[in-house]
Amino acid sequence: MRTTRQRLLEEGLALLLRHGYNDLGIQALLDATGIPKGSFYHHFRSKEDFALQVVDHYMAEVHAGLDACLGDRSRAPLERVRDFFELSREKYRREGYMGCLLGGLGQELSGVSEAFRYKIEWCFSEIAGRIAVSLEEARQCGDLPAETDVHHLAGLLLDCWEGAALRSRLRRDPAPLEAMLDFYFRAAVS
Amino acid sequence: MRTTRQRLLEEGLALLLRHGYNDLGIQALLDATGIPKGSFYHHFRSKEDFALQVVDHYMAEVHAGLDACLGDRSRAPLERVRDFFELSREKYRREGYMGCLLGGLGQELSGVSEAFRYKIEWCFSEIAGRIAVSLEEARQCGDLPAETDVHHLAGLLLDCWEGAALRSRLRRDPAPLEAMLDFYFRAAVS
DNA sequence: TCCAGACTAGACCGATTGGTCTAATTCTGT
DNA sequence: ACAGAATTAGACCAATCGGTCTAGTCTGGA
Repeated sequence: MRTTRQRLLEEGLALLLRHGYNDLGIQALLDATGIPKGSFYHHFRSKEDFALQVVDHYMAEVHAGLDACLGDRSRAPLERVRDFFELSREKYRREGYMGCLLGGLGQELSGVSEAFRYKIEWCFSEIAGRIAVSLEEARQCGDLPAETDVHHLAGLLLDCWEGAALRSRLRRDPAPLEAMLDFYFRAAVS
Repeated sequence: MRTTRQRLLEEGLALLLRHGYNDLGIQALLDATGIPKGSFYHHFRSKEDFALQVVDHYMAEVHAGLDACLGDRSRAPLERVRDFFELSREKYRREGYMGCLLGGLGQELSGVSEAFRYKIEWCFSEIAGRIAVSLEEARQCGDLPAETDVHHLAGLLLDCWEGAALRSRLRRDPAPLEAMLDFYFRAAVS
């Protein structure tokens, strides 16, 4: 059974992705779900608490994608990493090229909310950490130069990806994402 | 003489950079400047009109930076391009690593406002266009491979920069910006 | 059967929002 | 000096904001 809480998180994810935090009113979320206000404040302490939990919900999806792609032993380590971003690009497309929730909320809120700033930075470093594991595998295989700093390279990939995701959102177009991946993987191996 | 209009645009730039659009109330801007509401609505049709003009104000600064860096004939074309981004990094530092206004407003508003989406995409393409000119010079010099697509490469640089700027904002740290530039310029020439 | 706790339901609250309006004041050209 | 335009000044407005409160409903265990 899809609980009230889950429905709020799911619809909240979609609405936060499009509207951002401050442009999303509680009432709009309630109207979209048909859930009354009392239920919302039963399940969540505040709007901020809610949005932070939506980020957790989003991160669960990200980790599922990482599990699926990075765990595929039939493909070379670098291919697995690229697979994850191709998967993300497909997800963005399905959502109308709204980009990444972490990038959106990070940009909007990191200037005024330390809670969100730390949270989202932590999410990024967690994703980068998992990518670094695959990059290290690639290094061991000789697919990356032996002197490669894989954590550095993973952070770089994520940062550039977020920039390309913003451009993709502005243009409603996947081209910047694809271009960035081509450039990165050509450059990283040499 | 620094006019009321100019003071609103200048203070508005600083406040929008930190707070974003929706978290910035007109009243907060008026309190910060000591300017009454009547003056604001005399000079600007609406909050949206104001923010769009702040973007213009910001772009004037960007163009001034581009003029200063890209016009320096004493340096190689690729060095001039890098100079511009180093200059931007210094500006970000002075502002407390709040990143780029275009990235911030682009992320926050491109999901809900076509006006901002088109405006900011246009700003990006304009900056990329100017960078492409210097890249083309570099290509002519042989500093870039002859087959380089300079417009493609300029867009890529800007996109990755914006991503690094977000990370820099999250971490209050210039390292992601520097790392991205090192990676890019090493990769682009080969 | 009945009770306790989880949950739903929505009226209601003070504060704040973007925006309007009119009166007062300052500036500018003659 | 004076007229008229530009600008300042801030009270005021309806709408919306996030959040509270209480009453009612549902559900599982004793």
